[in-house]
Amino acid sequence: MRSIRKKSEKSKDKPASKSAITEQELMEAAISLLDSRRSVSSLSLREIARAAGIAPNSFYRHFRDVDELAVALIDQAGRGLRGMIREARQRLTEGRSGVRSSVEVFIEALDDEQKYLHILLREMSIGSESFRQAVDRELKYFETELQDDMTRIAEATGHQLVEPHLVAKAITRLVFSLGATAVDLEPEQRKQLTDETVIMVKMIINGANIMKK
Amino acid sequence: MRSIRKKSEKSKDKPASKSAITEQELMEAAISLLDSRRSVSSLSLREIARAAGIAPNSFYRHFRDVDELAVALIDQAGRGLRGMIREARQRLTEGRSGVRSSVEVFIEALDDEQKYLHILLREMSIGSESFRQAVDRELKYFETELQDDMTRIAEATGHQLVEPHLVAKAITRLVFSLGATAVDLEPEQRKQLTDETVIMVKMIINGANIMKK
DNA sequence: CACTTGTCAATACAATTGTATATACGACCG
DNA sequence: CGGTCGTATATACAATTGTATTGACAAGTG
Repeated sequence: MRSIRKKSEKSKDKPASKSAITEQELMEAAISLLDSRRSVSSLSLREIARAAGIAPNSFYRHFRDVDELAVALIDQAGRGLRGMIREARQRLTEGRSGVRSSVEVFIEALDDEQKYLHILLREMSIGSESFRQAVDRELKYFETELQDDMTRIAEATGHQLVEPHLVAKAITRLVFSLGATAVDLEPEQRKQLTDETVIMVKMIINGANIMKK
Repeated sequence: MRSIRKKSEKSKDKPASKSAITEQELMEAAISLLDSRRSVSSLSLREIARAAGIAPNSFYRHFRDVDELAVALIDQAGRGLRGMIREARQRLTEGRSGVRSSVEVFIEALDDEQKYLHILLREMSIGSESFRQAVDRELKYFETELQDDMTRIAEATGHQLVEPHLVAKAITRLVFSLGATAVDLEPEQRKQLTDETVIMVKMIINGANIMKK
């Protein structure tokens, strides 16, 4: 009982019988149903099962309900998006501002086929308690990574960061909020919003630095 | 045809027949169904009609569909919330920081019975195109009022504001985002988040001021 | 007065939902 | 081999949904 989502109970990780749909495939089926107006929580169990090509009831073999699937999706999206940004930061071109590059990567993630950012943005303020907890958890991860990054840079350049966790929090919130707005903008307006965002982020950083005393 | 939501077509504003449910009453019925987990867009037409005590079909006499009701609600919520904040700003106690007072009023609006802030926060990233447009419109109003306010203060104190519209935008986004998080926090954590928010807002303001050159 | 118009209710229907129950098939263990 | 277990399907049901149709009643207009 309740062996759901444990990957496999005691056999050697290859117990699959019959055609064996994976949780990952179910999640991808759900993603395929998302467009800019639909959120994961608005999907019905039957819709997802249909998209995955399984009988409605088979869904229960993998997730207790759609909410559980959604939380798994949020986790995956958060992980994926952080990966994208981490990767982008590593190949920072010397000339460019780190702030600008990061913001651009973030906004460009809106067009990514895997819809990581979409998922996070759409579920931010919706649905069951566990939803927002899941999203908040992801935001925390973002904040932490951003803080670490900034601390590292500050050490390298000899600066001293003030209240780094608040700086990270403010930037994270700001960028996510503006990302949500950028979703349904024309490319040209998106570019402008990106420019504005860069300035706003710099305001935060600069402001923090003069508040040290 | 399509005379929906025009209050009354040509009669002298008192044409009501039978018991005559108003749009406002319908909207209030919808609000009464909202709790911290349900958003307007998740309500069904029948639910709302039931809460309002009318037959399902009578709904159509007032709104084309639930979405239209939701947009009307968003507008009302935006107007109401701005009113609350405007009013609070006018009775600013001398001793206190304007930033702190404003943030506190905002957070306290979470507990207001009329649920203005709840409505805006929940519908921010949900639903039909027209939804997000409606919310974005309200955010714009907030930004504008905030900018005017800051400009006024700046003139009074002889300061010079840099990129005031970006400052207002950043603050608005930040505060709304953190408000959404504060919704389901304990009072004590809420207080801490309020303190943090005040600092972050000051970061933005201070940062803007040193970027003038 | 008759007539139109705005507002509502009643009934009805097809669609879709989540899930209960029962059953079939393959893999694995003894 | 036979039994159990994990996975899938099929059928079924009650609930709920949005809305089409029809008609009742009141107010306002001629």
